[in-house]
Amino acid sequence: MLSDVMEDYLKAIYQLQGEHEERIKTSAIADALEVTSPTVTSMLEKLEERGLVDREKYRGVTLTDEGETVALEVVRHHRLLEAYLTEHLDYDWSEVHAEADRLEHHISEDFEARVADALDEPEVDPHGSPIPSADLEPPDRSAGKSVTEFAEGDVVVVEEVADHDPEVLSYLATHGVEPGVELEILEVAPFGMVTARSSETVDDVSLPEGVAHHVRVTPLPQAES
Amino acid sequence: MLSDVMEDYLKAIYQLQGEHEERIKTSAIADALEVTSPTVTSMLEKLEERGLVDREKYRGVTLTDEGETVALEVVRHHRLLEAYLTEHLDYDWSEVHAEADRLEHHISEDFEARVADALDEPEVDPHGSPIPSADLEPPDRSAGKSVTEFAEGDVVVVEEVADHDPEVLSYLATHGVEPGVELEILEVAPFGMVTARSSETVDDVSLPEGVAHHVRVTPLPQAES
DNA sequence: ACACCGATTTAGATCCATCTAACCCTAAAC
DNA sequence: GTTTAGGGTTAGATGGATCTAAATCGGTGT
Repeated sequence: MLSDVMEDYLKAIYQLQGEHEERIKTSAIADALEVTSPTVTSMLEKLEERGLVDREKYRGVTLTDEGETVALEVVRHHRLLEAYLTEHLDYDWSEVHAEADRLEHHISEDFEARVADALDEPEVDPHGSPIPSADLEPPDRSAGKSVTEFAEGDVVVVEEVADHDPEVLSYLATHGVEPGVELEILEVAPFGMVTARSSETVDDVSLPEGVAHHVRVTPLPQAES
Repeated sequence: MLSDVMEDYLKAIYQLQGEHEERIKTSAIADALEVTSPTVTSMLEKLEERGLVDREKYRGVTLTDEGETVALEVVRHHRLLEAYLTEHLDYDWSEVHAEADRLEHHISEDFEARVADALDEPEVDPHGSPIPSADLEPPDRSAGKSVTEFAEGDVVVVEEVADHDPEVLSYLATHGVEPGVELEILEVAPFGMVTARSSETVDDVSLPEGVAHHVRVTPLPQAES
């Protein structure tokens, strides 16, 4: 059996691998989990012993297939919970992350199955992030690009808002930046700030780079007249 | 902040106080939580330091008001979860206990409130046990008596089935012993076994003392013709 | 090539919850 | 009243997750 903490490390590594590919450094994990690097080093040793990560001293880790499966299970729990909380308990998308983070390690397989059933096997959570399927096959994580990669005049559809800060999410929601909406890019500043107009609201929104980076979009399938 | 484990100790003490009154002995807690007595002793010392229990060395503990409040909060979480799981996620009453035990320490106050709201502030859980109210005032725990205290010919209504074993609960359900049903007492054997006929089923049920003790009932309000 | 800086690992300590073994208290039996 | 059996507590160890301080690695720049 794995501890909650081990699951958190595996989840963190999985998510970092999704962002930057390849080997994940000790310090990146330490930042993500808010612990010190020696703590991470000793945890990585334990995970390595259990065959959940491949480690090269001083050069970072990658998940083994087994480690990835565990991470996917945790992510599935997390995102199913997020979906359930918004659908059935009237949570706002800005609030679900913290609650799901607390519960994800403590639900049974049975609970997972019942929640998935109640939601009719959803494919994405309220932030547009894909929910790993019950068989825990690694999902495609290449859907969408950061909105920062587009240019003035492009029209895009928001696929995913991969931020967890409730304040940021509330802000985005009130300015019409949510999965499914269309965004017309008005400006991409050299320092990464994106200004856009949402199909949902009248006002324009400006997203500082840190935020914009988490807004993943796809080009509008059909050009508009 | 209290650890999950501390909450478990307080809940266990609360429940033991409900059964046998007064001081709770180290060994009773050790049995309930499946740990050794030295472990309990050292935990009780910590709880005493925090003002959650009153301890008299070699003679057991009682909850302080503060400790009782914590216990009631945990019990409220537990029973609300049990009610929610049966009402909204199609769980059977025999299955909810284990799941609620895992989740009870990890839900937020917000989650608790939303669940209570979705259920319209229920007063009892699926086993008929009272759910402490949101203000955490100690509820009356004298409702009902053990079915073992009645005699042949008595007709009673099941108020609560305070057992947690899924096997026992399934057995009871298939034999018509659930909160709300009427039971006609057919025999109370000298060694405590109770035989009764449920208003729900044709067969008679026999309950060995250990089980019967957990079936709490009240005399039928109106005598039948 | 070499030195240096930043990141990583090693070393050693702490706190929590748990255990076993050994000792000791309380209450019941005589 | 003494004795004794059974349960409670003390002592000391373990394993998990964390920390700080100190040593060490590795890539960068000259």
